[in-house]
Amino acid sequence: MSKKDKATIHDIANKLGITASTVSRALNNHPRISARTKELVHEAAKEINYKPNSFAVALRNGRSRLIGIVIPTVNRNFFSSIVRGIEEYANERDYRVVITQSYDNYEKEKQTVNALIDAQVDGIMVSLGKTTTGLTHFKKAIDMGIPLVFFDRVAEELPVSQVVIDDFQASFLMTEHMIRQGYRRIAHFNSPMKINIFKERFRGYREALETYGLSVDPNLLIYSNLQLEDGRESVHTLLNKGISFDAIFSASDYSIVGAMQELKKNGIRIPEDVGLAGFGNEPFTEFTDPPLSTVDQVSIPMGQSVAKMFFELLENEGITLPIQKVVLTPKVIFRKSTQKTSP
Amino acid sequence: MSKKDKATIHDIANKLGITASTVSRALNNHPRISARTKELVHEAAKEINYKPNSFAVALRNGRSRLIGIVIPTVNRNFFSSIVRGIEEYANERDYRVVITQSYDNYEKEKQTVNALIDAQVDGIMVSLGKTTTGLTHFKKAIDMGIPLVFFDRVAEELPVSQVVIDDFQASFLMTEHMIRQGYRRIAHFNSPMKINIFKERFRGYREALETYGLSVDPNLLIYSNLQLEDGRESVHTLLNKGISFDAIFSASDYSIVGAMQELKKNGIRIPEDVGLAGFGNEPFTEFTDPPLSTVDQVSIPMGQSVAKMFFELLENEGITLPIQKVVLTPKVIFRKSTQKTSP
DNA sequence: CGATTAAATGCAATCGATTGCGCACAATTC
DNA sequence: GAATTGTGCGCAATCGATTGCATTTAATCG
Repeated sequence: MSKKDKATIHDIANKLGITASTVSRALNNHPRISARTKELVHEAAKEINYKPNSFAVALRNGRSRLIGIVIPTVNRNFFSSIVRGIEEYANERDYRVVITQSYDNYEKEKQTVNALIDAQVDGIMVSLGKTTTGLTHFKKAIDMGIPLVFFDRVAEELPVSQVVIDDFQASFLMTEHMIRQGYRRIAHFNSPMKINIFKERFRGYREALETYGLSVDPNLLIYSNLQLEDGRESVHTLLNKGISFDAIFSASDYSIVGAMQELKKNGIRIPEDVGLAGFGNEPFTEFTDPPLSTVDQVSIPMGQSVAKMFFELLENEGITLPIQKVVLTPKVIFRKSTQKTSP
Repeated sequence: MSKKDKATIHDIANKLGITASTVSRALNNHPRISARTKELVHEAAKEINYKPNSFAVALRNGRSRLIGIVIPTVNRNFFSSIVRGIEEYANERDYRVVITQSYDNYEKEKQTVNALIDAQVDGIMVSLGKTTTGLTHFKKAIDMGIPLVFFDRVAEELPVSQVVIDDFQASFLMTEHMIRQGYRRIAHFNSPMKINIFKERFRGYREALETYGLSVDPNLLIYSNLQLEDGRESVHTLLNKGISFDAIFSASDYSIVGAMQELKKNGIRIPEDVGLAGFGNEPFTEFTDPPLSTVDQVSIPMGQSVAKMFFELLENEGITLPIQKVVLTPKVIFRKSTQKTSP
């Protein structure tokens, strides 16, 4: 059984003394083919281990049964969970999934979207990169009629359905929790990027403060790329400038871990001297000492929701469905890093 | 520009008043086509934004320019780094990469390999799942002449080239380091699975002990699935049974973090009372308190090496190349968790 | 200058599956 | 029993690109 002698419908046809047309129709359960013939064809197909040539099918039908996913990186619990959910949903429907990573790089994202279009995927599901500014690569897909869905990091400007979590609410609740724990000067780490998630997280922080009669102190707002190293530096800056603070709420788990390291290095106790909270519920937030309060982005439900929305689009191609926006409720997780008052 | 009106070589042909054959040959730089015609064709192609239909090409040529990767999960720094390396290498050569995950599940691995074969990938690169026992799915690929390469978690029995790290050496050096730090009763967490990496890691541990006149105490060997929870339980078991130990070397970073949590809960100090070392250099090993000693599996060089080996196979299809085995040297990283003697 | 050879391109089949149209033959109707 | 309707299947074109085998035209030779 070498690569060459893959079984085709012609082999089945020869074996049974009928035509390839009939075999094709039998396999596709065409009503005009007799039950007897269908039976014979299916038997023969099993026997010689027939598998349709996906390229021939794709070429003929103009549909590839391939869907593309574009995410910043797979190496993030949140994204890999979502991908898993989508894959399961897709595989059940006999679609294959191509995962591509933008690495939060605008150029790479453009390339990768174009590559997917060239590869003639039947649809694309996207979570935007942090540095994405233009959207022409997505407009192109829309113009070509390729079904498109955004999740988590979305472009509000485009007429595209999306699934997000309520970042505002999560952020509000976490900030409120810290205030109730007695923290008063809560610093906030965020990204300078104008993506929805970061804007919303900031908004939640601000509204919580205002609700409790506190105000946003610009000195306590630090913008960075939110990586581990950035967290360290941000704390360093705060300490250096002598800006007093008794808590930090970061829009990312990574930078809050960096912050934790830097604080410990300076002999500052957590949560007694400074409370810490992150965002994302990365697995390692449970491993730190003390464990970190954070926000779980409900990746599993999000994966299911995105997949469902996407396949609705796919199955109703041509028909213009109304733009949907699904907002999921995240889970705010309070751990020891924000327990100023002992329970 | 809808999905339908994608440019084809016929469009170019019409535009120039020549045949599709000529266009095809011009694009493929056939020697019998005049320089002038080639130029015209390339211009026209650019102008109408021609992109070859990959399905038509694949159907005609019998080669898909698709390669499959099978790994346990993308959500592991090690694997995602390797994938990234492979992708870069492949994309430069105009190949696309399909990532599939076995989730360490034998059944899923078989399915996924068969799906790749059915999808007519031009080759497959594999890191085995933990629970993989049979190898028929790979034999099938070999029989069909599909280029195959293993990395990290490999099947020694198959006549297939592979890239691994020297797990034995890394394990030996880490154990030796712990002994030199003064630890004497070093427990070892490992997997009951018979994959190369686990066998080698145990061998390194054992030989190091023996080299230093110590012997392996069966009470100190604990087998599990090596997840976080397993690490907790394993420590619990040791403490419960009253087995004395002053260090743990685990074949996985995850279980050693679990161990750390359980030890701390019992007021046991690290590294003073018990030294800890893991394996894998997951990013979070740097975040724990104290940071964990571990082994870096040099994922970047491994990705490059695998890709290189693989494309050699691919480019010499038909020709039987000798089976290669590349062994890379891992980096042993000593952090605070094993620093019994203060520096 | 007619004949030979080389250069440039066209024709038509092919890869494997799908599908509109048409042709037999059987079943049904009046 | 002739006419109508159905049933089951085959013919041939098609999707887009490639390629062996002509064929045409230009260049070279004796």
